[in-house]
Amino acid sequence: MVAKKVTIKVIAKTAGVSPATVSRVLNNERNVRPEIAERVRGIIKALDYHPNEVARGLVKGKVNTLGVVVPDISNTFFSRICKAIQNTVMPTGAAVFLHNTDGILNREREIIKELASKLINGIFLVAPRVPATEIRTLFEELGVYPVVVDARVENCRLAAVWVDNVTAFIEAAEHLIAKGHKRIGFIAGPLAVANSKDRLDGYRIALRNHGIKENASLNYESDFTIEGGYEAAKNMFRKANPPTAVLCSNDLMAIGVLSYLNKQGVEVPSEVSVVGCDDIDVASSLYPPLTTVSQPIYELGVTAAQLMLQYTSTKEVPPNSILHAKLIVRNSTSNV
Amino acid sequence: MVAKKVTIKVIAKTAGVSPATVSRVLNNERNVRPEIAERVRGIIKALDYHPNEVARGLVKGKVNTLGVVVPDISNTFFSRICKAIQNTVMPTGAAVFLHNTDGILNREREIIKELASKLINGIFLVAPRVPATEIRTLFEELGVYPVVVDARVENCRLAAVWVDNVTAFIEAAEHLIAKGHKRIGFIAGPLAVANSKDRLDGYRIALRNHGIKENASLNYESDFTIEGGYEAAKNMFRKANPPTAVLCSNDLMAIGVLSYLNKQGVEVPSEVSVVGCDDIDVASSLYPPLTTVSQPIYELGVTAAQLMLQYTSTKEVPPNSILHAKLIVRNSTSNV
DNA sequence: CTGTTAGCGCTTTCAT
DNA sequence: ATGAAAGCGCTAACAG
Repeated sequence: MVAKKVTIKVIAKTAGVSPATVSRVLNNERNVRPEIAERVRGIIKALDYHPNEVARGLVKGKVNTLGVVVPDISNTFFSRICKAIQNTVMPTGAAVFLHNTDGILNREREIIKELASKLINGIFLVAPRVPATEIRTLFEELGVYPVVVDARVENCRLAAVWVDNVTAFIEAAEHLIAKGHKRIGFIAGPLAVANSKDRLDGYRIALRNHGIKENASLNYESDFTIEGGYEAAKNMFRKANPPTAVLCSNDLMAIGVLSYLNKQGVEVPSEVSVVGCDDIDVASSLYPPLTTVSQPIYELGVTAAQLMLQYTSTKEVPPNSILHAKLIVRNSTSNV
Repeated sequence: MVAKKVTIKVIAKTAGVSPATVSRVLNNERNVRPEIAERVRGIIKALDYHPNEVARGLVKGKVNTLGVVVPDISNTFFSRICKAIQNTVMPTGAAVFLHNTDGILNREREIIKELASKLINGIFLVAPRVPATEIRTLFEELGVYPVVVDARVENCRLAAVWVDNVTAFIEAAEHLIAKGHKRIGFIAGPLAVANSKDRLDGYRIALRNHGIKENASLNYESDFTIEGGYEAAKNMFRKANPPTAVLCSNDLMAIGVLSYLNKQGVEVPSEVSVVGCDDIDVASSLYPPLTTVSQPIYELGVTAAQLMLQYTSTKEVPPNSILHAKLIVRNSTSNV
């Protein structure tokens, strides 16, 4: 297919120097006579030579590549984090492997090992299911740098960036309470995920602080999908004494709730208030525009990328970063 | 960091055989005595040995890796294609590089070359801006297999899968015409993209077939975003003689239109009908649920992956595949 | 400053 | 069926 592979040797020969010298100009080492460097560079360009990254990786024992492991790339939330990571990392010339785990614990482990065998530098673990302590030992063996994204890490020396979801959900619940709501439903994500747990905790703390008794029939554990939210709403509103407001652990589930209520002819927000979380792109364009806990999604990705860059260059675990979410009030909430 | 790197040599030594033999069992060659193979496999497992894929890649001149190049990974449409590709390709053990181009022509070219230097096998070009003929010559030089996804390729021997958008949009426009609409607005995506052009063509053909004169003030070129759709709607409905129906080149723009109309207090569908395209996850949960041209997104990705697998194994350009879109009628359209 | 010499970890002839 | 040896394309000492 290719006419003749142009390698470092070819460049060396046509330039009348040794491969080592070519390698030196390739890597911008200073001890090369400028005129020679110039000549070599010219030939490189003329022959459209691109160094074989794999050979380079073999001798260095590392390839300038990062891995991103996400539960579900087709979820906007994760794909936006990916994009942020990519954009931030691109200037360094690092390529990025992407892997889906579908939230399956073992898949996550396998993928990590597989990536390690490719001599990559670091791995971003977005909303990982593998526990922090295991991540730590696993990556020590592998010689790869891990950065945990969007998952709280405590009592474990690990590079990580996450959002303070507890505080965010206290705020969200209080917004509803301030509007006079007392029967506030909560639709949680999978409680095995720390974020889901934290959001639920925030909601509970707010209730407690305002002397509202928690009602078990108003809590549902769902799965972060539109359908899941729809089903949860169906269950919640079929019962006697339905809530006057619903707080959802993400926007997708809130969309499911909105969809169910629209179908039932229940008006939002006059009859029921709805709050989501994430502030995905469509949130402000829904009917009604959704009040939601805006997650700093892009910032999450950018920060993660910066942590990684710092981590791989200093070889020291960088300090963790805790970002803040912010309630964005739109028209899906009103007084009781 | 690592205790001691376990390489093929270590395995060979502890098994009392040569590296060549270990390599043979690794690659499932038959001429190895079964008992030896067993023993080697045992040691591999015991020492948790994972072959160095980079070294392997260097000698083979190829790494079992594919690249996916998309305009914008944070767009659900593309991220779902990615997921489909990934899932289909995963069983073969191929890893996947992901790259964003932001729809920039030159970025696309650079990325392709960069990926090639990593000795990858093939590249999926999703909705590429680089013209087909250039793709062909570029990849021939590079020795990498290209598969074009979601872009019509004609008059050029290139592996590709795309959707028949012309027919789909004829159907969509006729749906509106059948409901008595005569003033039908059209919000196009960037017309440099073949898909956008095709959708516009479908709309035009339908109008012509039904004797409706095209009205330039009813056509807008936008950018496939919610905001773009919103702005287009604003322009369209500010003028005298606004349309009674709007056909959009994707769902995101349709959401923008819906959002604008809601804000203006214009009822959908009783006052204005709206049609989108893609059938993204939220489409059925909007208010009102969106009538849309459902693109076989997942199938697009799966087919692309299959083409790639076929391409790389046979080394022959596989036949192109043209998928069909289907109009899904929901509640955003009604009679005039 | 520059060239020579060894490998990086693996696969692949070529012998045996 | 198995081992020895060469080499993929590059970088990294080590000389000079």
